[in-house]
Amino acid sequence: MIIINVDVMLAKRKMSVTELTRRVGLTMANISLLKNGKVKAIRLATLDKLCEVLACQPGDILEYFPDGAGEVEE
Amino acid sequence: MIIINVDVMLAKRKMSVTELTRRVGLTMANISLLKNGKVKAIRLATLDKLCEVLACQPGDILEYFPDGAGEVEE
DNA sequence: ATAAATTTATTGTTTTACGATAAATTTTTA
DNA sequence: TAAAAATTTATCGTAAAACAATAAATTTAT
Repeated sequence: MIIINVDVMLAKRKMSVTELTRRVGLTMANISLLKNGKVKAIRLATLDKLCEVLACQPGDILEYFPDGAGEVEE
Repeated sequence: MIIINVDVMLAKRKMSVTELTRRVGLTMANISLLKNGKVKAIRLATLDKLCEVLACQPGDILEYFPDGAGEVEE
């Protein structure tokens, strides 16, 4: 499972969704979908912008959790 | 600029493109395009599979280089 | 309460992944 | 070095999904 940590990076940078939107250049609606992990793919051009504006690496934005991680045995 | 390090991870794991293809489930052609950084976007489902099979994180596969990094002044 | 910020929803367009396939090229091996 | 195997590149078609534009709903701040 891949999760998106744009929200975490925004918090670390004390940056608002509005400012991220302005600087990345997508619409607010789409930045919001991205931030909340509601996308199924991402363009490298967009990831590039996010890394630039948030001054971070793709690994700060995308995280992999192996299947079953954090689950309870049954 | 975002670069793709699937080739690096394959080398680290001593894994062939053929085996990666077999285990990830895409066609060889598409794995090759991915491996050689010739895609403009990636589905999270695909990134997930890659991380699973290569036992790594997105950050091992995707890397951001700020514009102008490594260039000579002029 | 109300204004601002954010999220969610809808529709349409464009981009692009991906499959299937085949040909070209490179690498390995006998 | 010739054949075989692996990898890359190319083409075409289809399906998926980003993204824009917009508006409405919801949440948060003032």
